[in-house]
Amino acid sequence: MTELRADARRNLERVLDAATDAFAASGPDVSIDEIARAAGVGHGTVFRRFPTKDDLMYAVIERHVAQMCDLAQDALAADDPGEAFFDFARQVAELGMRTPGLHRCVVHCGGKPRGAELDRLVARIVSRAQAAGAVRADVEPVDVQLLVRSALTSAPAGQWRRYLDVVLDGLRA
Amino acid sequence: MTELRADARRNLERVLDAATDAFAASGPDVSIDEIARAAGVGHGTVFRRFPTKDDLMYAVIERHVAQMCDLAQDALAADDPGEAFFDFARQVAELGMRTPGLHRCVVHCGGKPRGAELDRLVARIVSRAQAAGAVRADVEPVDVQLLVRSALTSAPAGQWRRYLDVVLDGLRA
DNA sequence: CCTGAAACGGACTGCCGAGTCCGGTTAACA
DNA sequence: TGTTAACCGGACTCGGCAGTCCGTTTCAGG
Repeated sequence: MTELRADARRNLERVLDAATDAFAASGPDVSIDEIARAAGVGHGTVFRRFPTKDDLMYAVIERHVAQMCDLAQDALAADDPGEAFFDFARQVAELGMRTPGLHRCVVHCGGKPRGAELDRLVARIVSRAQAAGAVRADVEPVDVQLLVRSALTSAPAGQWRRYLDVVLDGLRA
Repeated sequence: MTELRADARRNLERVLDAATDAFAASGPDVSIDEIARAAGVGHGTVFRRFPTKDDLMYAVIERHVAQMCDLAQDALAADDPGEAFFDFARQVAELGMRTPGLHRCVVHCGGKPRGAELDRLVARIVSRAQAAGAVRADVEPVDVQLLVRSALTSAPAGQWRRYLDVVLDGLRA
């Protein structure tokens, strides 16, 4: 069952890649047909792997969150807690700006996959930075992602770095 | 032409009110049927006044922007420029939090009505506050609405005031 | 090769929402 | 109160999308 036929595995890969691009570019409203076309398969093939459009979206988000978890792990392994925090924030921002539609996808399927794991990691990064006196004490971990993300989604094209600076300044101790 | 029959004017009013509530609550995805039902009219009546769903959305936004323009006028008439700016920001925030779906509507119909007028007013409020040394000099007027709005749309239920505080702190000189 | 199980893809269904149309209704005014 | 033009609302069309089904193709093992 875990053993997928070679062509099946290949198509699954293509579908996930195409879906990631599509959702990242246009949010939750892209049609399955569009994704299937981009992947070079029939849309029946998509539905065999992911019985529901939401299932597909969920899988895409899971991948994305996994990337952020990796970044978080790196941040926890870094020496300077303050620097690690602000670097992490900027990296998440970069990642987010390359995938403007995914935020709405996350909102769409309320309980985001692996969200708890990511939250735990971010909590540790924030706590560490606060303990080191680099971040104001009245900010809670979950706020950071949201504040950063929100600054980015609102910024006019090409100016998000300035927005991010403002928000990060607001977070400094 | 400006003279509408009494029942027509009454229904137009109802439609606009219902549409405002609906768009504010659920964003651009509410159906015309839903709005018409809430207004107590047939959806044919809605389409007679607003040939397109976007036309209706546009009208709703125009109303909303007009309210914000009024707030902006008040802020310009106030004595302390810094205080006026931060009060204005909080008032806009309050207004925005009562209409969580309207932001997406504005995004949906790109060129927002009366946007230029509002922008001009906000620009004067910000400049005045900057001249008074209450707001950092490297922030541009348009940033303020977006930053404030974005902090609000991302906040977990009931916590948006804390978010707003963080952002406003980031704007202080 | 040969064979069968697994996978493919496109035709098909059902649903829902935007926009149209017209027969019936009602406000306005003499 | 009678006439008429404006207005009403719901039945209708049309298009698009999620999800299903099945005849056909392709992989993999003997």
